[in-house]
Amino acid sequence: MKRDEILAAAACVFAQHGFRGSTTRRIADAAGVNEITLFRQFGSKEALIREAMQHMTQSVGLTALPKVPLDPESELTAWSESFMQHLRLRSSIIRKTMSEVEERPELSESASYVPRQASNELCLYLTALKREGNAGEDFDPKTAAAMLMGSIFDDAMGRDMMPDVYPQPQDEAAQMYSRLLLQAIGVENGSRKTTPKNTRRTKQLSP
Amino acid sequence: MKRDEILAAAACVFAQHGFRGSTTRRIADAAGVNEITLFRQFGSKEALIREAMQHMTQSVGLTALPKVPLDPESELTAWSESFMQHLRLRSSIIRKTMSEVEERPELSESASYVPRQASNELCLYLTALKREGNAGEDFDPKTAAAMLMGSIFDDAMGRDMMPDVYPQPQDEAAQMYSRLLLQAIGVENGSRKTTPKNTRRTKQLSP
DNA sequence: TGTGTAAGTAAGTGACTACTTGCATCCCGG
DNA sequence: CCGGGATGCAAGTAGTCACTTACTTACACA
Repeated sequence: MKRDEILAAAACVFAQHGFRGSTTRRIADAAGVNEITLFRQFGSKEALIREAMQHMTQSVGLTALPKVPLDPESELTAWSESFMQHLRLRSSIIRKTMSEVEERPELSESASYVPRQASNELCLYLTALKREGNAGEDFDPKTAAAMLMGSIFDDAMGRDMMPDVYPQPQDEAAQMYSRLLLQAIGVENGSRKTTPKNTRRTKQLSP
Repeated sequence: MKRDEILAAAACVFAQHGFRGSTTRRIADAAGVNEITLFRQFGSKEALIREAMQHMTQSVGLTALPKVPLDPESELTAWSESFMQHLRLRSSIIRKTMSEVEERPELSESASYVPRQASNELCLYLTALKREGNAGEDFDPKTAAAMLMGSIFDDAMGRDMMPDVYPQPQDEAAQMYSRLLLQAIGVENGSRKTTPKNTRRTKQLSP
């Protein structure tokens, strides 16, 4: 059975041309399969594409972040780099999916699965950082997580089109974002569970 | 002449359905105009959509950032809010454009015009902040700018689909991102051109 | 009053779309 | 050797697509 080859081909064509541009002819050609086979196996183009998307997201494994932070800078940098690489490798299909979700809400679930998981993981880590006294106490983990993920996401989506507005060199960007975020939440460098001796922090809320 | 109404309708239809979904019939209906008129005025569907995109970006006016920073937090927050509102109002068309650029590179110029300008503006402001001694001296303005813009962009694009992974409430998000960024680059609160007495900063680069 | 320009109507072109039907072929387990 | 499920081939359906041709109407301005 050529199901998996067809699903892979469908995902590939979708990444290049979006839903409307993914003609059954194109998918069949890409899979090296007769067009009829698509309909016999999946019933309709819509069902095929939906299944291809689900099949995609299932096989994704994200780098884990430790439950208890030891070396925030290197841990966070490693995570950011792997997350960014994941996004860059799939930037085409992500762009297409984001643009199609409005017209085809059934894609929404598979589309939001990975970022949701990543956001959760990162939030937990930042919360642990706060709890263990490595970070300041006056920041919101969710906001900080959204900020780092947003930076990485934007870089992964936009650098191709406007390379000059993003930090150089590209392969240090994830590290730079991670460092800046740690600065923002008041994490000292190389701190490995030192007693909570935060540097003097400027108050975050005006009195 | 109904040129402008046609261009507006084309942009609207494009925002909803993308290039392939923007049939000449749909655009004509949306503009309250005969289909033939499109071809007589613009020659082809492609030319029409291209012109509609250019026409859109021309009329955009972004909030300016002061040449010399007086109240970083409120200035940056105001700018972030206006930038975010701009993106949110156009999120559909931005998503569609980002996904079409790969197949139709001619859209790239009008697509990148606004973010380029915003990035420039923000970079200049952050550099001024650094020069005037309001901020730390060991951060890269371009990275910091990319980070704030990325956070805002991601929020504007993704909150509809996953409201729970972004900071609440929505209308304070821009402020929260701005504050976090100022923290990251070592700006004191309410500082209005104090003499450069930076708080003790953790070193950003390992020796 | 005449002329030019923008717009509309009607009809149709060929190409492409998703999807179907009918029939032949292959290969694999019993 | 036989039967059945997966696959391929040929042909075709009804619909939509961008775009064209030929002719008509409305209106502004000289």
